[in-house]
Amino acid sequence: MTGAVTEPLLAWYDAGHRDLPWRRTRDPYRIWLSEIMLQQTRVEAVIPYYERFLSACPTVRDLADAPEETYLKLWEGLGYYSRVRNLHKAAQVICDTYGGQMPADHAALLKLPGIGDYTAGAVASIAFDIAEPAVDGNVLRVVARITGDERPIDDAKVKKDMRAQVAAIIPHDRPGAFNQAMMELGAVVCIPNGAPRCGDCPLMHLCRACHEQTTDRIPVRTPKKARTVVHRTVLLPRCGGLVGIRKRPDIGLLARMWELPAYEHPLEPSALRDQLAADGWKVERMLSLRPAKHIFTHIEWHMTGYYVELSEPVEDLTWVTPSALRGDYALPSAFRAFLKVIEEET
DNA sequence: TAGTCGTGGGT
DNA sequence: TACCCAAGACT
Repeated sequence: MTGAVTEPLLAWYDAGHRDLPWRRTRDPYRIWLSEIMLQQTRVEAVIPYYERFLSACPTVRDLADAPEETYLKLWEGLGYYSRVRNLHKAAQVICDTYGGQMPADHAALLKLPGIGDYTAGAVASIAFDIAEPAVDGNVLRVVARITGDERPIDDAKVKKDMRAQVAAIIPHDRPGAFNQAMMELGAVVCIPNGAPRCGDCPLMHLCRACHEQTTDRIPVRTPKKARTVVHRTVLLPRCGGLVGIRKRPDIGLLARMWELPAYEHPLEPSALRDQLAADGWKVERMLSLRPAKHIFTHIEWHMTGYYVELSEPVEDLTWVTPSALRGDYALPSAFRAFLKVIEEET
């Protein structure tokens, strides 16, 4: 990377960029929250969550004091739920250790749960004008293309090297604007999958991939492993107008989220009846629901659903009204297809 | 270091 | 349909 990128990049950014909610504040808490939400998540998906979260928890202390069910519900549907659990832990550390103020220090930020290399640099530079790089997927793509680097950008050594290249040229008078400009360029001009808009790029004149017409194969990524398919039998238990749900385990996939009860294997209706009877369920009637699929990063759930009407509730489930389920229980999107049945009732 | 951890929109 | 992958962190 050459320092020649800085001036045209900042001029381009200053001439116009997206008006995003977290760009209208200097509150370190708000900037931090936005960065956590934006991890592996699109801007359009984040905006409504960001606004709602801040309405409920306007300060670090509000977040530190919030109960788990509150912040999980605020994150419902956004995914990667460990982010909000770490956010909450970090808020408590900030209140206990830093008097409720985010530390204006890169190393201190890096120690907080959920804050890694990228987020520490982003918060330090954007909220506190500290000259640290914030190297996300956008920046890796921009650097790889400008320098014509064909090494895989998901390799830790390559990331470290590119971070060092950015660190060497980051302007100490405007580090936050520089980092955001790099990401903005990656998001709206130097885009992945298809055609980058090189004609609109302020760095075209010094971009090696553009010059050599290799933007279609840079950046390089290592191939990903195929997903594991899990066939699940998901139940929609009903009893006297209530729905039976349960809490997932403390660790692993969708940890501590609510879910519809399920078996981790496929079951035909007759086998399911036997299984439910063995589990002590008094089944009044049973209806097959349309199969549904949910794709996670490394797992696919292929789900067969059953509506199960019980004559008396089973004790190991939590029985709630449909409206309480909607309003008070954090249920992942994976179950949405089966919940539509309840919505259609009312 | 490679696997784990969600979701949705685009192609 | 299948695949890509987005302002990553943690183990």
